[in-house]
Parts: sequence; C-alpha cells; structure tokens
Amino acid sequence: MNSAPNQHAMGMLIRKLESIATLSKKERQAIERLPVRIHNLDARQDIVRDGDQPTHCCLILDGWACRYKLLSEGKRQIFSFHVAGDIPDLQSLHIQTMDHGLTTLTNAVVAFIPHESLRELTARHPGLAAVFWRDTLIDAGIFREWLISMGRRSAFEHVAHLFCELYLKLQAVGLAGDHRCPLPITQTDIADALGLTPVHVNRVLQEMRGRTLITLRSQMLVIQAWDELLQVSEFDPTYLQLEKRAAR
Amino acid sequence: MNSAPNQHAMGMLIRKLESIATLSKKERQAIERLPVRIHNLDARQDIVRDGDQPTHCCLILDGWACRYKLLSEGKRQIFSFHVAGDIPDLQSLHIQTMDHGLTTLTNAVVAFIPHESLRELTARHPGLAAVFWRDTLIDAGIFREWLISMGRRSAFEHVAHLFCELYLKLQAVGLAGDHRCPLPITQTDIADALGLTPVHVNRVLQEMRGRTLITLRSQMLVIQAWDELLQVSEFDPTYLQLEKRAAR
DNA sequence: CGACACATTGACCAGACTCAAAGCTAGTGG
DNA sequence: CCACTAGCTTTGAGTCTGGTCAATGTGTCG
Repeated sequence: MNSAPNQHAMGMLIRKLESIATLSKKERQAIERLPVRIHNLDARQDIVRDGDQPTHCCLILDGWACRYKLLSEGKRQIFSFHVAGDIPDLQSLHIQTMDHGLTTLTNAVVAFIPHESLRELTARHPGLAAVFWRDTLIDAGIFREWLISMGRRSAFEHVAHLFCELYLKLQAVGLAGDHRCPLPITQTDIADALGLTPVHVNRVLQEMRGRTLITLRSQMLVIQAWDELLQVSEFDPTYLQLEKRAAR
Repeated sequence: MNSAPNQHAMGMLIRKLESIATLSKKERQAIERLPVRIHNLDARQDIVRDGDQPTHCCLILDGWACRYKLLSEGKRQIFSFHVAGDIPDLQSLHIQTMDHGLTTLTNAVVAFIPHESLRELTARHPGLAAVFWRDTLIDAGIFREWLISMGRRSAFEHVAHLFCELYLKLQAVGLAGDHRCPLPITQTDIADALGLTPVHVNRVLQEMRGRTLITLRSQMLVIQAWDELLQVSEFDPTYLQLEKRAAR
C-alpha cells in the first residue's frame, strides 16, 4: 500500500474528528495505521446501494455525495449532503443491511476502510469508539433538524435553513469562508432534499435573489445577508456541535 | 438501593437490547449491576429539557414519552414516540447539550441511569458499546424514514405509515398483538409528529375509518386492514431492524 | 453546431391550512 | 349520581402554499 495517499486520507479523517472531539496522540496514531483503498469516482455514481451489506466504510476526501432513497413513481428523498471528512455510511458498521443508498453528486475521491479494521480499532480504543459514535449522533441531530424544517417551516425558510447549515458545515472543514461556498448540486437535488418540487425551489431562489439574500450562480452560493438568513430560518447552529467538544 | 425494581428495570433493558442484538452472559450480568433510580411521573411532564446538560440517561419502564422541540408561534415538532424498553436520550451520553426536550405523554415509570455508569460499562464491554451504538443508529434510521414521510408522502400515507411503525414497535416489546395496540396520544400529538394540523389529521382519520382501514377509539388503535395499510404507505419494516440481529 | 441537461416562466390545480363553532367524553366535586 | 368542566374531537367554509403540466430559455461540452 502506498503510504502517501493513506496519510492524506487519514489526515482528513483526523481533522474531521478533531472538529467534534479531542484525540490523544495514541488515538491519532492508531487512526493513521488504518488501511485504506482510494478510489476516484465520477459524478452521479453509486457508492453503496439500498439493500447492500457493505464490508467497508467510505471516507470522502474530495467532492460531494448524498444519501438518498428512491420511492415509487420516480420520487426520491435525499437525507444528507456530504463533503470531505465525512463518513456517510459509518452506520453500516453496526447495521448490516443498507436501508438507503449513497451516491456521488460530483466527481469525488473516496477512501474505503474495512469494517474489520474499524471494529478492531474501536474495540481497542473505547475513546475512539465514543468519538465515532458521537459522529453518528450528530448525524442524527441533523436529521432531527431536517424533520423540523420539513414539518414546521415554509419552503422559503427551509431553503434558507439548508443554506445556513451547508455553509457552516463547509466552513468547519475549510471549504468555505467570507459567506461564500461551493454548491455543486442542481435545484432538483435541493428539491429532493427538502421535499419540494424543482419548480418551487426555483421560485424560492428567485425570491431570495429579489430580496438580496443570496446569489447562486455557476455552482457558487454567496450569502449576501447572513444575519437575515439566520433570522428568517430561525437557524440555531447548536445541533451541528461545531463549537463544543465532547465531554470526555 | 432496593434490588427488586432494579431487576425489573434491567430486565426490561436486556429484553429490549436482545431484540436488536445478542448479549453474552457476562454482558447481561454487567447490565444487571447498573445502578438505577426509579421515578413515577405524571402525564405531560418534562423528563429532560431543551438546553439541559443531563448526567443521566432515562430508561422507560411503563407509559409513553416523546422527544420534541418547541418553535416560535407555539409550533411544536415531535421527533419520536417511546415506550417501555426505550432509552430516548441515550445520545446525551456523547452529546453534552440537549437540542430538544423529552416529555411523558401518559403517566409513566422511568429509570435513571448515571452517564458515569454507562460510560464505565461501555468502556469495559466494547460489545455492549456496539449494541448501544446500534440502538442509536436504528433511531437515526427511523428519523430517515420519517424524513421520507414528511418529504414525499401524502398526509394519508404518512398517518398510515406511522400506525404501521407504532404497531410493530409495540408488538416487538409485547405491548401489541392481533392488529390492535394502545395509542394513548391526542390527534394534536399525531399532528405535531407528522407536520400537519390537528384538523387535517382528524380528516385523514375519518377517511381511514370510512375505508374500513382502522378504528381508533378510547386510545385503542385497531388495524382492520393491515395489508392495505402497508400497501398505501409503502411500508417496509427493514428500517426498524426488528428481525435481523447485529452481525457481531 | 447540435444536443442535452438544467433553469426559468406561466397558467391552473389541489392538498393542507385557518378560523370558528359545535359536539363528545372522562374526570371532578357537590 | 348527576351537573359541570376542560380538553379533545369533529365539522364547515374559505384561503393559500406549493404542486402539476407544459413550454421556453440558457449554458456547457463534445
């Protein structure tokens, strides 16, 4: 195994984990020893399919991915968007059968880590097990926030809330700043994430532009009125757990 | 500490965990040694509040509870319903600050288990850590299914889906059978869980009665046409993970 | 240059919401 | 044992957010 890409991949993972918890030197070293297999993927390529029984977890190194489920009549629900540092299918470590799919949205580089190695790692390092566990718990917290948006926010508020979340998530891994971030997804993707139609998403975006809240062109989102966007969507970043470290 | 209620509480927990994983004798014994404090609560009483930093987890022994969040203008979103055997705030073990509340819906008996004891237990028994982790992952899977219902199902389908889920969940812990189960919650609770208004929930229930799918009277749900209910809501029980045990 | 995917717009429609009133039902106290 | 109450359920009429269908722009890539 070539160690250079391995180091890069595990560096990405360590950075992500340190954004939600504190790691000891021993734990960092243990992570660095994880074996990985790195793949380059095209856009719109399935990584794991609904019904699969994966034997690896997938660490995103570059590009965007999403988790989704296909329903009858061509309907699709997207559950989450993922960027560098995320392990979108960490849950497969303890849930045998996938109840949804994972796909790239853009060209992407991903690292596959064998379940076996992760099980061994977490058994040997209970502190790391807690950190990975914590990551999946934050994931669940994001689902709860999405449930609020779906259930009790208007389409306008919902779009605003998503933009706030994505901006902060990207900022946390150094992929955004100055109130601008890449958004390499289509309006149909946004619609499938928010439970709306593409047509209506488009109208909401028009209104946001009209109110000088955002610009969105060439897959680049610029937030022109951050405070107002926070306010209209009642956005409270607590659920992302980006500030607070775990109590250990 | 009185050992009789303790044994009852931990028996309930062991039963629940064994519905989603296999426990070794050693692991069962370790659970039985967990210290608990048992409380009787009235209906509509908060167990943990939004913003709290709990030091205990809560195991439900009897009655119903729900997780929820209050929003502006009196809006409320319910995230989940919980019954005997559930630990609704297991996540607080690794997420310091609650981003939502936990409340009883009926009179309830709950057992409080110190975080400290659970941390020690999971550090000493990585296998048990995996089982508790798995429980929170199943919880997240239920959130995903709720996201589908919110985003891509009609109100009618959504109500039907919820009823299927609750029936199976109750059946798994022996609280339901013969296509009937207790449903000790109001139509407003259902509305707040599904992102609908109480008025519309009522209309959907009328239609379900009219189509001889269910009866719902005196807090007792009777499913008269199980197959049809499954079909209209495209219900697939996989996400509840009630059949498959964890690969260990 | 052509093709394809994506974004935008318009006209019309429907599912779910709002507001308001009236009917039930399980407890409670006299 | 009955009357009263409070909370819950039911119903009606009118409204509105977001969906549907279909056509037209726009931009990118081979």
